[in-house]
Amino acid sequence: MGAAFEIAAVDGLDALTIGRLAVATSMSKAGVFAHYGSKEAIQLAVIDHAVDSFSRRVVSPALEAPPGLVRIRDFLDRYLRDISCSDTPGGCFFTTAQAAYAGRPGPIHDRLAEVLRSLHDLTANELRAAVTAGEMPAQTPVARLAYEIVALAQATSVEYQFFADPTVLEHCSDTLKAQLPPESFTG
Amino acid sequence: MGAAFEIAAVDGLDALTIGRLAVATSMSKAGVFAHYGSKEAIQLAVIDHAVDSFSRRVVSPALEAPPGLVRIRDFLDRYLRDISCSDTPGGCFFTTAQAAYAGRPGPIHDRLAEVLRSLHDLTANELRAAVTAGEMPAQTPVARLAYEIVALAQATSVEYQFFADPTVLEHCSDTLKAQLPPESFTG
DNA sequence: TAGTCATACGAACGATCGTCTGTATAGTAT
DNA sequence: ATACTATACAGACGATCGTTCGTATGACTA
Repeated sequence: MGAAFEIAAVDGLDALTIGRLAVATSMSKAGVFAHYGSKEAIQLAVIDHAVDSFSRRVVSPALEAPPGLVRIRDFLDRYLRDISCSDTPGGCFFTTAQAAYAGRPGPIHDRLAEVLRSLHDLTANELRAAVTAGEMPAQTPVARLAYEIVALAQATSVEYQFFADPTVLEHCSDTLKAQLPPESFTG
Repeated sequence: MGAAFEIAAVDGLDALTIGRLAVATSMSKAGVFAHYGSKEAIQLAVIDHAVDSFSRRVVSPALEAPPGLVRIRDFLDRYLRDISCSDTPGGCFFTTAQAAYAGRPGPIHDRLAEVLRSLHDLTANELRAAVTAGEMPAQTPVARLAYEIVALAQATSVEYQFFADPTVLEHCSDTLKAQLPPESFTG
């Protein structure tokens, strides 16, 4: 499964071929196919694997921080560290997949939509908690700010993978500092 | 050529197959192939077509506005209108292609890098003009702000195509208003 | 020991991929 | 009228695609 994820992360979900996966796992095509029943099932399984991995590496650790600004800061720190980590090839898996399946309806699009929606919700909820806790002004446009933060983080993943330039990580981090109350954001 | 661009814009540069293109143009595979000599040449030609089209629809009109804030405002207005236009299927072509070729070196990556770099430069140069003209504070972090604006615009293209939700266009527009001096940005 | 079941295999299927060869047609220049 | 060039064609090539079929192996159960 890890092999399938690596192929999909680097070359895209479409490049995840049963033949390639068979070679990568030293199995026969028929053997790989029998495990899942269809190519689409493999792709969906890869998405689930990506969700588990992302939860374990980024979300769950951040949920140990107290709600509100501290948690969202911790979450973004981990996200930026994760997409630039050498053993996370291809950057943010969901961002790449989202772009690839933006105009293609179907089960894969639907599953990705769930994941990405929950990512937005997570961010918005934490911002809301920050507002209720008085960490941010009451008139904070939570939905818009959550959108802005997620958009910037996702774009940074693509930009960093494409240009291999760590400057974009600093730009992203600096911008987040400017958008969130700076005194509580460590970058 | 327009047919090739439409296929690539909706389903991605990889889905642009000589066979599909032959069917779309009612030509033979060999006839299509003879025009370009290789599949990669077709893909590169599609990128050039996209550059021309984008220049004609977005960049050139914006360049008629006076330099600085007015021009960058006009440019972003046109960009957002363009990616949400019904006869621009697939959203921003370069953003989709960038995500697809983020981890794949080669001529296509190089060509895309040129285009995207010039997009960043265009934005940064206009911000610099705004600063020199006194429209923005002298200590404006031009490079970072340019990065933020382009990242937000690109992410909005993907997000809008994926969720088909016009709310993201408003979020993007509102955020841009907040980032650029509001009194001179009409959204 | 015999039977059942999941697992993985080799081999092949029709389809499509990018590419190449050879040919027919149409237009232009001599 | 003849020669040349550009264009498009049909057809085939080896490779790979997703999928299916039949089979062999091993572990567990009766």
